[in-house]
Amino acid sequence: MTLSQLRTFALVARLGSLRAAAAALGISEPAVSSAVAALRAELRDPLFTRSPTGITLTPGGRALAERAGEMVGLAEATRRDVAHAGASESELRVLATAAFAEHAAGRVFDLFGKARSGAVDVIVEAADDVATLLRERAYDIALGARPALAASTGLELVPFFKYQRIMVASARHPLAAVRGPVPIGRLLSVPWFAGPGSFEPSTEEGRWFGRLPALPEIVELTSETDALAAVAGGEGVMLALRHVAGRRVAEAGSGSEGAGGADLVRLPVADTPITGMWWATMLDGGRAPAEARLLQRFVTTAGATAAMVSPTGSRGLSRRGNKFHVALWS
Amino acid sequence: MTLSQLRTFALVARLGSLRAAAAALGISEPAVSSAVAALRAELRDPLFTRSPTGITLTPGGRALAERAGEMVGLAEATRRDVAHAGASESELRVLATAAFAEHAAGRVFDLFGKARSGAVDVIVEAADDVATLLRERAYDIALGARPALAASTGLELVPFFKYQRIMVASARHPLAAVRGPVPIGRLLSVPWFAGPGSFEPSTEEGRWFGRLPALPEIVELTSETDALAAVAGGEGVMLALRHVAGRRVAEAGSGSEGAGGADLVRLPVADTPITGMWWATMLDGGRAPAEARLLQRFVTTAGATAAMVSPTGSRGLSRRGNKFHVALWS
DNA sequence: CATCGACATAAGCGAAGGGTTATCAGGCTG
DNA sequence: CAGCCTGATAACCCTTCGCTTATGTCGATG
Repeated sequence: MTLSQLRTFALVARLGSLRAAAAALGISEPAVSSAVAALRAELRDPLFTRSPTGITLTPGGRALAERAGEMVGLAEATRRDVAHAGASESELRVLATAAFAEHAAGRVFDLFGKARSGAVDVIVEAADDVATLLRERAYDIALGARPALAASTGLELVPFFKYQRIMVASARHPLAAVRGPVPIGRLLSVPWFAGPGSFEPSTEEGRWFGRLPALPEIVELTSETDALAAVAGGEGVMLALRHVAGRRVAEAGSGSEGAGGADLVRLPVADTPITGMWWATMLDGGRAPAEARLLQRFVTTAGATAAMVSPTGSRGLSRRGNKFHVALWS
Repeated sequence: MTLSQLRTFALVARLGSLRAAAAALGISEPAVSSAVAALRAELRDPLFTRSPTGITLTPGGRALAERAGEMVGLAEATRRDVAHAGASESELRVLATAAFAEHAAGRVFDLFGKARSGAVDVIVEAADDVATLLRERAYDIALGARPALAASTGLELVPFFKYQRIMVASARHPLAAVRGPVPIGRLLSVPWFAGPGSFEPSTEEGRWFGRLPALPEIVELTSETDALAAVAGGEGVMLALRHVAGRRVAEAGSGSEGAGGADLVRLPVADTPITGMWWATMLDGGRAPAEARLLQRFVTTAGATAAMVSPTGSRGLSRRGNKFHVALWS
């Protein structure tokens, strides 16, 4: 039982195919097959059987697949631990949902870096299957939407920020003139602007979206800021964060359109505002690194909350492709 | 970084010596040295340095030592998981302090086996350094004295039984005739009988013992039952479990000696009865096997408590050397 | 029936892993 | 200073790992 064999098997189990695993690893298919054969012989378990639809794991194979990823992750965490032991700075790998990364990450991590004595490197990435990534220690902590309850055994979840989303449109948009609640039918007939990953079913707005009677046309831009700008140009509607859009928004149908320089209006839509929560999630029971625990405590402080709602821009957050890299200093 | 290398390094770190580790593994010393050298090269860390008194770990070495045992244990737990996956019975490795093993284990596990649908194999052993053994998954659950608080991160502790210890002597013993509290000086001048490991500092009675002004002569027999028999023979005193000795005990100095067939008396000693607690300890956060969690819940039930105080003898508990092997069926 | 897609097996090869014995290098200790 | 204990190195061996290419087997599909 080698770490390399376990890594290979974990990939096979995840992809459900030897060929696919071989392709992903950039090696030939017999290499994968022989790694699996070695595990089979050592554990005296076929691990999986060929079936019409790919492969199906035996009970033993399922047990091994669960553990394999964990062991490989532990090995890599150990490498990092040894490398950083004794050094004052450490690296913290943070997983964040898109909205948190865009609107809060910069200021929060800037403040976190100032509060810490040692330097902290924070890498923010977007990804799915948060629970698995945490369990396999690919990341130390996740900030944003709550992972599915079923997947959260072994994880510690702490809520740290309550947000609301409201439907907004340009003050000049036809829908802004509607008196009273906006009919869902009319709302669904105009394009909806959004940032990346806005309607993930793990979020409250995602579940709200799933309950709609029909799907509108979604225009997904690269950020919610861009989406809000497009909406301000009169091109459609958007489900915006209330504390972000708030300063530019007047209530529609209240006779105060255009007052105070507001260029956006809130559309009164049924079941809005949508209230959601951001959670800090990490391994439980002393398995999370100390820095992750510090960050988890930090985001629940009043100072961090104030930073998240503050209107001033991000600092120290540079965006590269689909990743945000935050270099913090103290 | 191989599991074998990690196993070797963990042993070196624990024993503080390459030679000792080599002897323990039954291999030559250069074999150990080269395993360590491989880790050194791969992790780019000296891991330890030679010092006048054996070796001293570097920060990186300390980090590795912590993880190494965990990884090896996880690997072996995985082997067991795969072997038992799909089978209805599973094996549960239980660590127990001597007093629990002698007075409660048999009946508790007997009852636990009956309550379970599948068969359960339980192996009870005595050992020290409970926290490490649990963390490295050498055992699934520990029943008895509470591990030191400092060592309990990552562990889940649940109290399940409150016991008391009282000082007893034969009704014919000279100390039984003393009126009022027994002077500590006189108590210390007679032999104290005890079972194995009776004064472990992790137990409440151990701490009480540590606070005594001087040490009495301790006669450690192979079981508390034997010790109690010796005391009944008039040979000395003993700190006995109240619910075990209770039926044979009259209160000394109360004028009721010999009443009701009691052949033992309780000596009124300062700070007695000593009240202690048995704890069920296991890995926290979903890392403990399901069977361990079931047992942890089971021991806190009223039925389990009733079995522990019941006067009827053990069942299904066969003692072999220093180990108890309990084969349970349903 | 022929073919194709996907896993298994065989043969072979270089590189580590894991072990040995023999020898060297330092720091205590008598 | 001589010995001694302990770890590091060297030289060597054999096994296993991890990879390749070539070929076999089996079921689904046209």
